[in-house]
Amino acid sequence: MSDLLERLRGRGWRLTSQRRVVAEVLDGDHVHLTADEVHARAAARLPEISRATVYNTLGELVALGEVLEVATDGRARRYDPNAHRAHQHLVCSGCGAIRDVHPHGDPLAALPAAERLGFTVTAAEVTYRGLCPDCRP
Amino acid sequence: MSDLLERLRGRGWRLTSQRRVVAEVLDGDHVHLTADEVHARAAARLPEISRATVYNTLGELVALGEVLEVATDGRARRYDPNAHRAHQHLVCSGCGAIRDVHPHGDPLAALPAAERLGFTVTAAEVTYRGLCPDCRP
DNA sequence: TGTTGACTTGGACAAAGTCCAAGTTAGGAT
DNA sequence: ATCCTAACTTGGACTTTGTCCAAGTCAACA
Repeated sequence: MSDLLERLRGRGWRLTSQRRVVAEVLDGDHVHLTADEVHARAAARLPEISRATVYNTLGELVALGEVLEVATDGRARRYDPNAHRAHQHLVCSGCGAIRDVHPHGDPLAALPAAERLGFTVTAAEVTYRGLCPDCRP
Repeated sequence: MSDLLERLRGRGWRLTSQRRVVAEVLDGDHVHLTADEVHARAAARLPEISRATVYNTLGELVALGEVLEVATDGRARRYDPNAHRAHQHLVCSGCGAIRDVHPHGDPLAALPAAERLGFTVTAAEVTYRGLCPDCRP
């Protein structure tokens, strides 16, 4: 994630302690935190960080293409730092756990031209749903 | 949609004017209204209907499997009455328009067992994104 | 080590959804 | 027909999630 910070500095970002902490919190695999969760974890390291700054920073990271916004449930948006490797999400209907998965083939290919209704289609997001081993009856 | 009301009555639903109006508002193809939109349209016919009742009724319809909840953006949930024919969604990144589409093949088939991480996977929701003819530059 | 524009802050506000006590009513029982 | 009652609806308070802004702070360049 430190290479991320360098990349952003190269793009003219001012490297503040707040942004550094937010980037650090988002490091790792299978990370899909809500903005409030990011704020809580960031505040553990930098107590005076404000919610507004977390929202601002997440929005900027998304706009720069460094973080993905995922809407797996109609509730809070979640932020996924794994923006540079194509993947989809597998969500447990019991506990809400979210894992990154890699289906084979390009999901876009399944949509025939006749079904595209004149749209220029550029992306496909897939959410697989089921029960994780811990939630299975 | 009147057959829906009959089906629900058979399941022990009390058929109130509020529920009737909500079901009527949700009739049609490519309908993906938010709860507030449903409330506004229902209130046009039945002015005293409350937001709480709309939320209750939508929740019940979803629990009964008669309506789908879709989360295509991180904002309000949308309600899709087309629950009995498998389909996916195509969303315009410009204006937010949502259309029902029918990719070929079963999206579930693209996820190999090794990628299922021990989950029992039962569904796949696909959101295609792009620009509709009106929003294309 | 000063300066300055970019960044951060806290709080007010807005949007989306939940919950509850009190009032109303659909539909079976009489 | 009309009564009864559990089921349903209501309005409002409350929570969660997200946005906006004026005032204060600070990173990075000179």
